[in-house]
Amino acid sequence: MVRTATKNELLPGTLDMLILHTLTRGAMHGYGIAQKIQEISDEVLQVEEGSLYPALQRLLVKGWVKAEWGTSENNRRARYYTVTSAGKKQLGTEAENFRRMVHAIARVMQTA
Amino acid sequence: MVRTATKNELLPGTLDMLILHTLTRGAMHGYGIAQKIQEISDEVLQVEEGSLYPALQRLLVKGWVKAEWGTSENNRRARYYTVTSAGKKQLGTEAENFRRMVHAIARVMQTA
DNA sequence: TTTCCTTCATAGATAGTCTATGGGAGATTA
DNA sequence: TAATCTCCCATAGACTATCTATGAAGGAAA
Repeated sequence: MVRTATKNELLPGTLDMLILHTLTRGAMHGYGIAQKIQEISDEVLQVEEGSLYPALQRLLVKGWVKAEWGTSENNRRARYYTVTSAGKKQLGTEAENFRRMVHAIARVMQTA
Repeated sequence: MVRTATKNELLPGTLDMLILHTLTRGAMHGYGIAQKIQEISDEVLQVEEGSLYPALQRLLVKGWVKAEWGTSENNRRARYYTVTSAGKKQLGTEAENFRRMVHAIARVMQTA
């Protein structure tokens, strides 16, 4: 298949952090997480399902979130995710590292 | 080969921008670019050679930089890179997009 | 004359995102 | 009541960018 230009809807490497942070508001299902991120970011960040579900799998495997099946507000079957305490710790580390990076990049970009 | 944890030395997707910006200071060789970025970022950003040279190849192919051989301050053969005007335009676009993204991520991360 | 540093470069592995696709099931509308 | 819509899950395959590892060549330094 031929691909044209890739229009990034996310900064690569930040999705796990965004998901973990979003889940600190409380348990949510995958679809809801994506919507929330999109909404709060004023539609700038778009979380595609093909990025979201693999990410949630990673987080499950690493023990940073846990999941259980339930029913959504719309009466549909949905899988609710929660951050574990290991996940909160991880979130702290990632957020801190992200700040460091952005700060460093800003230093490089603002020098004449 | 078994890999342990990957400690990111860069935010993925930002390397081209960093290189282009660094080159706006004037022509530099690859090794020098890496050193400069590392220095200005207070050693936070580390540009590995296996990331740097593929990146420079990309930029050459896209016409955002051009290169010519010369001799370094240390009397060694070196390839000097310069940003083209297309490269400057690209830099503007990428920098703007990066700001947008970081701003959006910040909004998500600071909400309680 | 051996070792170190500079400067180039490539190959292969890996991670993360995107496109594309599929399906089930409740809600809505015709 | 049939068709369609929307919600919600999920996977496969392609692609990009980075990292690890490695090599080579030549000048400098010990």
